[in-house]
Amino acid sequence: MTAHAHQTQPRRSDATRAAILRAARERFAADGYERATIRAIAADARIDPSMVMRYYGSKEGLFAAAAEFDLRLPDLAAVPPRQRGEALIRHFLTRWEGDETLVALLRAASTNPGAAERMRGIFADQLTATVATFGTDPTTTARRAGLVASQILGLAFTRYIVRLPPMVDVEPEELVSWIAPTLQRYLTGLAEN
Amino acid sequence: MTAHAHQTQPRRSDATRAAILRAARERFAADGYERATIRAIAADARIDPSMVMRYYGSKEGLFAAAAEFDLRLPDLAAVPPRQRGEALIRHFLTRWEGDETLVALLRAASTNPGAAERMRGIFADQLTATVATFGTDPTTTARRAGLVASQILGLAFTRYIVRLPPMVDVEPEELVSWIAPTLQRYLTGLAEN
DNA sequence: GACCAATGCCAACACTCGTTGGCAAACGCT
DNA sequence: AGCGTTTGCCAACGAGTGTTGGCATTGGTC
Repeated sequence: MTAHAHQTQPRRSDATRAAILRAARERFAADGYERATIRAIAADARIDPSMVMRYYGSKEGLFAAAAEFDLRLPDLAAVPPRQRGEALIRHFLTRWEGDETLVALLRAASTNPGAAERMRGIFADQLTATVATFGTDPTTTARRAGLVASQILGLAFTRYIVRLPPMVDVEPEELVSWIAPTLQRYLTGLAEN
Repeated sequence: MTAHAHQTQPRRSDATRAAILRAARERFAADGYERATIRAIAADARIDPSMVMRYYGSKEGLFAAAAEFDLRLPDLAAVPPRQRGEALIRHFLTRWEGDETLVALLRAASTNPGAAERMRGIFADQLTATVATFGTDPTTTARRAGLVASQILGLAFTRYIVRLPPMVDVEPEELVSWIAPTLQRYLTGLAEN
């Protein structure tokens, strides 16, 4: 095996690829997996639908590329233990408002098995790994991560997907003050109650 | 206007209608709104797709009929104030496990505007009405109901839709012990924190 | 300037979808 | 028994889908 550079050289079509990806994220976030058509995405990106196929292989391939996502969880072990809940909800709120990829993934996860699988990966692996660094009883780590995910995803679902009026109108700072204690208890509270 | 009986007399096709509705709920719950095809629903009910149209008018009409749902919230004002969170989560868990209508509604709400609207109605109206009977500051009622909805729907989303392993495996009783305090605080906790 | 790969568009295929209209059989009523 | 209504199925339409192959054009390389 020869030594070869892993960084692919820039292609002339990179701008097109990026435009497709941007349009795809928008459409998937707004309409979900099945209602977001390749034709509509291509129209948004001002190119031909066949280009999407050439560059991403299939609709599933396009979604896989568009739903690439990293939670970028901060190193919570470095945060004072009693402030970890607040740090978590703050991080998620900013992450969510600034990147529609998560909304796309969340919408699609309801109906698309691949999207659900990816969602499981993100929230089980990344979140569990973080919780595991806290030194609580290892047998409860997965459960704690799951509970945190349930509140985080429930917040996102009601605020960005279903758009429940009280959850849409409430100020982020007030959300933090309500939800931080919940996450804090899920992270560090006693297991039996 | 003559006096007429409002109770429609039983029709010969009632069995067929019920079979369609049952199959529809199953399909909508398993596949979501757009992947659940009328043809598949009709096949499950062992009738012709055109019958679905005759009895329910359209796919949207069928979904509206299949997603008819009442939370049947108990009279929480009669429950001791400190046990209302536990009573709530218990009620929702049993309601959810026993009726796939809610799962159908939840799945469809991600991509279908009508389903989202109905979800808003159910969780805003019914839940808010219940919270309003508790005598807390009326200006916080909607927010409290929204927060409760966020945790309840987050639980359902992770357990029944995305199927996060830790949330699927955990025993209902342990879910109650973890989530009851959360709902309790959302219902009766101080507003500013 | 000649070659060749990369980029883009057009037209079409094969399929599935919701939906419709017509026709046959079964039923209920007098 | 005879009639009208109800129930059910069949065949088809029109629209929209993901996907494919071919062809013109552009760009870089020797």
